[in-house]
Amino acid sequence: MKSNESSEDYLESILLLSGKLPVVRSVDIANELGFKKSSVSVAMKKLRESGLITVTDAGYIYLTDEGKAVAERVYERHHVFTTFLTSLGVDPEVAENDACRIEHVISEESFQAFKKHIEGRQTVK
Amino acid sequence: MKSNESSEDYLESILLLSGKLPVVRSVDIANELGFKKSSVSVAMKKLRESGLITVTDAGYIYLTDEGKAVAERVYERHHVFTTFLTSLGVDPEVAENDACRIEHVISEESFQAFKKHIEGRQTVK
DNA sequence: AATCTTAGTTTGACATGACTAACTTTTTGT
DNA sequence: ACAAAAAGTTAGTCATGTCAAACTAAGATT
Repeated sequence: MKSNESSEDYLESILLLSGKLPVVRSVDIANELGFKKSSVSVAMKKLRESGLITVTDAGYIYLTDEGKAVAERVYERHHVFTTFLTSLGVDPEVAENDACRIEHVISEESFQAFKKHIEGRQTVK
Repeated sequence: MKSNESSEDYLESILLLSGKLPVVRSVDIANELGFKKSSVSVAMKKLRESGLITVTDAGYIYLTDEGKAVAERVYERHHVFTTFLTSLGVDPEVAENDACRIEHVISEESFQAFKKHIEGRQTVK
């Protein structure tokens, strides 16, 4: 279940893309994240070795149950922070970016407290 | 005015320590941040070369105006996030830690929006 | 005087995570 | 069928930021 910051980004990206595309390949991830193919290739090798993804002979990438759990955990954070920041009037692109950085560094405890705070708030404005 | 994540931590630490100690030395920073003397030594060299600190012959470290500006900017973020998280019931130590990570990655725009949100909230609970 | 402690430095190593360049393999268009 | 484009890999480089080890230089202790 252990994974690094960059791994988390890759897993999240795979989760996202699997909702948008019929299959996910390395090159799709590279386009999505703005990295070079080679960087993605190396990262996928590590994720494979860590048992967080599987890759078919055709190069199609799938999350394992474990990988999916990590991806969903990160994605929830991402979503919560993006929503919150934009609700405060932050530019969506900036909010996206900040959420993507915060999602990796906040503790479970703070995140849960934060989520509860937002839920209690209902609508802003 | 440009500075890296670790530089920001060092500068913030210097600001903090100058409020607590008569003078700030490398070893004080090492103790505060839990790093080795060698790491601090290397970091101070960079900060000196970047014009963010000055170091006397006796080894006393002072922020330049530019360094102070960075330190105060970071410290404000730190304070705001720590206060906010603890107000949500997060354990102070955890809040400290999270604040220390978030302070480096959030944009000016989001921070200002966030600050305004908190101010509007007055007291929690 | 000899030793111990404290402070600071340099050097070389390592981990992370991106990059370029060169290469192979596969797919596609004419 | 054959050249071009697209996809993937490997190897080497770079920046950041930590570490341990070995060193110098002052002061304090005995």
